[in-house]
Amino acid sequence: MPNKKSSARTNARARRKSLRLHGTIARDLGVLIVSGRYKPGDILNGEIDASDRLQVSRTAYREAVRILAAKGLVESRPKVGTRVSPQARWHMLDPDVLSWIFEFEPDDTLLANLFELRKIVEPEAAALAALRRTDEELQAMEQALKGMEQHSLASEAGRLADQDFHSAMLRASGNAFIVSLTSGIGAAVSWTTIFKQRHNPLRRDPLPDHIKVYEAVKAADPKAAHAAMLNLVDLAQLDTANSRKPKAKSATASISSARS
Amino acid sequence: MPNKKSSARTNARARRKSLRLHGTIARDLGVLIVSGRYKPGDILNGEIDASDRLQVSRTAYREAVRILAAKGLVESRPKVGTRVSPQARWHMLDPDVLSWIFEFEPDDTLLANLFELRKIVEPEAAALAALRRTDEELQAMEQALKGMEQHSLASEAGRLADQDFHSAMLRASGNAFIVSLTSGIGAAVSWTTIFKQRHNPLRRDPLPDHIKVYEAVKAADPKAAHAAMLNLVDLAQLDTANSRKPKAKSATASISSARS
DNA sequence: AGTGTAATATTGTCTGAGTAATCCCAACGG
DNA sequence: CCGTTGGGATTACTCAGACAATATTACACT
Repeated sequence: MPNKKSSARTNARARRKSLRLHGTIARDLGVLIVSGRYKPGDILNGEIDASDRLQVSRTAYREAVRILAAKGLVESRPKVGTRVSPQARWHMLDPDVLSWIFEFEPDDTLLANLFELRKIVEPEAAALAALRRTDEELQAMEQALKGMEQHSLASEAGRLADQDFHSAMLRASGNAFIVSLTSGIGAAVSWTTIFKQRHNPLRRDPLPDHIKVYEAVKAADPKAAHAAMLNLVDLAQLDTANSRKPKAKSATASISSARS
Repeated sequence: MPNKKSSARTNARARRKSLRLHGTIARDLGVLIVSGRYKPGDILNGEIDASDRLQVSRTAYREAVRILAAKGLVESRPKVGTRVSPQARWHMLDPDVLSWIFEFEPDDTLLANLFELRKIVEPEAAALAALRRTDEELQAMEQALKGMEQHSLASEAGRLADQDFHSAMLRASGNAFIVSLTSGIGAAVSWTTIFKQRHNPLRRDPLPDHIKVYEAVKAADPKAAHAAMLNLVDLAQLDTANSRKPKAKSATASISSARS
């Protein structure tokens, strides 16, 4: 009977905030893919099969697949099915994909790659922000700093404020493409902070680093902003690496890529 | 009768390679959004209304909207409708979004922003590639260079080879996140090349610049690779700017952002 | 005036049927 | 012997119509 099914499904769905059914399916499948449970080249079950197994309609399943396809994770064609795309086609910087990656267990190599990209982009963005920031954006950064001052990074509010700071800074760069990296970088900032707190609560106060960036941007000093931001990301990476040290393995792996 | 409708639709769809119906709808709507015909905050017509107007089923229209939502262009909620998201949430580096941007008329400012990001990322990627490239990746770059030698950039094959070169270089960086920028950068490379050719056919041979990058990567010289790639992108930007010069306006606009 | 509650509009989900695209292979012709 | 072309089967794709969930809005009640 649909009654029991319906209520059970509703409950299971409620754990995530306001994702619809197709959203949760997309997330579940997405996690299975980025975590390696489904490998590139694998073919997912047919629509009728899969939707039966998940106890949902084909409509919902198809919309989920459409989402995954839009993010480059899968590709579906008649007669052949829906196949997982090679990792090179994945939109790794898509906020959802990134959150799915962090949902399971972030690979050490992948984490290093992410910090590598942040160290490339964010300092340059800070330098641009120093040249182009408006008063409004400057205020937003200041506001975010106040939030970080009030709430610890262990709290949700604190992480939100941290994200806001980076978000405002990227926005101040005045480059639409850099701005579009905001949500991705924000997710990364948030998750890595959680990792840090998990094993190594609050060892170093990150506020001074952030203030230095803000001061440099306010002073319209691109070089100082670049240096301060690079330093900030560097320290964040160090903290993250330290909190994950227990499983220290061979150092050679840290440079090779994540490909199979 | 469905007969006439069906054939007409099939023909109209055939101009794009293998996009399904929902894909073409997503593209059409996407172009309308990124081109500014629909502005952030606007609410799209209801599903029944829109699907009626487009002569397609609600299913197809809904899947199209799901695609757009997955790319951050829209957000839909019951009782309120599907509303265009603020530009800051758009996934500007998504290959599809980027191609939709170029499909209409690329904004001068946006073009400048894109080259700005390329000048930040690609040189660093080249430096990383110089440190990490494998023989296989080196061969791929060489292969691409051969392709560029044989076919002019005015031809499809030439542009493909150009894309392959950048693609192989980014892949050689060994950073999964940088790799994921490949398709976006590839689209940008291709479109800007077309713009160049349109007004200013084949003024400068880009091959030597590419060879310099290749040589530096092959020699495992990160600094040289960085410099060579920066030079390459810089010259590409100059060429593009020159071919669009006729409408030269005030220089101050080149720094301000694209926001409304 | 504030608060809870019901009406309502819109997206969300389901079902079941039929269509169209693609791969595989076999038959054919070079 | 190899390449090409046609049929057949499988799968995603599209359609139509109904019902459910949800969030906004308005209204009644305290």
